Amino acid sequence: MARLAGVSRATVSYVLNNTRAVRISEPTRLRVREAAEQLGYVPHAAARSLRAGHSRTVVMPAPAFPAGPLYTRFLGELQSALGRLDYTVVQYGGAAPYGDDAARAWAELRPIAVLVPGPGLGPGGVEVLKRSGARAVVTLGPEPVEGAHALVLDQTAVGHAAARHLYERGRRRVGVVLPEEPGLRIFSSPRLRGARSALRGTGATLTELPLACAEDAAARLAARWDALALDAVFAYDDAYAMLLSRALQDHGVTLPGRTAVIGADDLMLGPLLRPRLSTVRLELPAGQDLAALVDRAVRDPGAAPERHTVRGVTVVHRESS
Amino acid sequence: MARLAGVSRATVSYVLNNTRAVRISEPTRLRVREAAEQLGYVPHAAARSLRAGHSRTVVMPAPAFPAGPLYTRFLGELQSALGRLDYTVVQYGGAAPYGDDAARAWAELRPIAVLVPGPGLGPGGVEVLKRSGARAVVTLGPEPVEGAHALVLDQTAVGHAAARHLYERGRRRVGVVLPEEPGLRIFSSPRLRGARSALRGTGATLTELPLACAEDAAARLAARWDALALDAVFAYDDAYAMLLSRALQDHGVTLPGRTAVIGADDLMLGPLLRPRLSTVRLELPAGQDLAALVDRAVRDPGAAPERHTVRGVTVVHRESS
DNA sequence: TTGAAAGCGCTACCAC
DNA sequence: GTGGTAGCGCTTTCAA
Repeated sequence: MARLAGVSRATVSYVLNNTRAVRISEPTRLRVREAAEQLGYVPHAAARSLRAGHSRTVVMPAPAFPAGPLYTRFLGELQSALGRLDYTVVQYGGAAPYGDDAARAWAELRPIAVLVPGPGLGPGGVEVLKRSGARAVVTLGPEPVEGAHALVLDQTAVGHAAARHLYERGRRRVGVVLPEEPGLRIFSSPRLRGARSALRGTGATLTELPLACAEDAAARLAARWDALALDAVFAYDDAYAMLLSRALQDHGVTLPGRTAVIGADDLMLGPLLRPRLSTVRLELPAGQDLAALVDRAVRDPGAAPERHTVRGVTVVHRESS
Repeated sequence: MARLAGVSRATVSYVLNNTRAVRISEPTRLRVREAAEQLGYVPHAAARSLRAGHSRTVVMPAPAFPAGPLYTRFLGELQSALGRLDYTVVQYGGAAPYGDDAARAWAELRPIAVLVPGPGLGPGGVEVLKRSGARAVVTLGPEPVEGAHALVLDQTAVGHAAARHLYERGRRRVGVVLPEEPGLRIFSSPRLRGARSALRGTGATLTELPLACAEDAAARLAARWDALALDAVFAYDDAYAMLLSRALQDHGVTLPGRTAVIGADDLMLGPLLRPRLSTVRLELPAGQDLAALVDRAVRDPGAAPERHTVRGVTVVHRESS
């Protein structure tokens, strides 16, 4: 490459990086650019970051479960915002199981920042990452982690708003769906806690309703509906709400007449159901905001971990409640 | 690290990589392991691949749009299969726009293989990647790309099966929904072509129905339904099918009595609709199979590009058709 | 059985 | 303005 342009490797580096401290003549620049084009030259990221002592790579684990469209959009925004701040965002996929092993795997890439949604990172993992040179570790989920910045998505607020809404609509016997999928526990149990706290001291009752994400499970639950005598149900999220609504309607339960239903996360399908599904939406921050947090943390790695709690919720009242 | 264990850096490398060509005494191994543990030592992937001249990183672009659960599961399978084959899978997210610029950005990571779903990679991009040392470039989508291996998902087969199914059920005036989202064109236009070819020469008519993914757009389309006088509609996919079904039912059109509806991609919501939604599912290969293709291509980079076409489809006949 | 040293591709410092 | 060169962390060959 340097040979083809008839200059030294250093000059090539100067030209391609537009190094301003050094002034290169226009003809030389041109020759270098042409040679690069012709050879299809692409710089070697590994060599560059080895030399620089750091990369501008932000690592996130690739989501393991199909995420909702809301979250997907948030992720997309976040990535392009980080891109605009000149970070390279990389989702680490593959066999790496969650836990401190995963942290070690991420650390091998020497990322400048690590962004972990959900659980799956303990204080040990944070320590490993920081020692490997990560200047910012940000968790994103229901629980903060020792030593890391956190965007805490307060799922109790979702449960609280849902239960409160049902109570205000005059309902007194409230069921709360608990998905049996173990991966959802981290979300469902704070939602349950929130619902419980909203009803505490009101005289209304709360009934836990474990439910697998399958039609027959929903049908079995619906079959017990008379015995349960619930006049309202918070269905964990809109998908479960749809599942359960369907089963209840097939079972002859009128919605919202006999039982009010409310979901969460404002999925696209809510307004398409009949009755249109009421839902609770947690106000995710804009991707830009989280990107800005990351950038701030990178610039000032010494600062105390920021902890932002998102507990703003919107109840979208449609017809089912 | 080497200092703490009182050995040379070479010895450390031997121990941590279990290099079999060299025999290290047990006490030394132990000392090294302990020091590594204590320091939280994590190898430096960039340095390693710089030295080795190649990495075992497989790069894919991060999906820009919310993907269906079917595809998400496929992706997850693929990633863990590649992980088991000892590749590191990395989804490249961020500002990198599609096109040859994206290929250059990926090439900076010097991946051993690149996997690109959808369009967004031209022959030029393939060339860049190969020159940068990628031993396998695999595209995954409706169209193969010059010079790259391809898993061709033949979307025409989906449209063909849907239209044929409707025809066999006695329908003669078939509408085909075309999403207005530009990102879906690569899927919708071959689906349309397939439907057209299934009806060619049968005397049945085909009507194109452009539709935005919004309730009011669907309502407007439903309002024209009498004039259109269609007795069947292939709704592009299950989500659009749900949207349109809802609008038609609100408009008093009985399903499937007056109009049969069929979707595609067998989304989870299909069986929850009333009538239960018929759908067409493209038989994606198992993630393992694609992982195996990648591995084969990496081991034998000289081989001619493989081109596998997936055109196996299943019509899931429920109640809406 | 262990250590010394070269060199992967790149950038930054210094000499010309 | 441009070129020489050291050195980032690692693996591997060769010598001790």
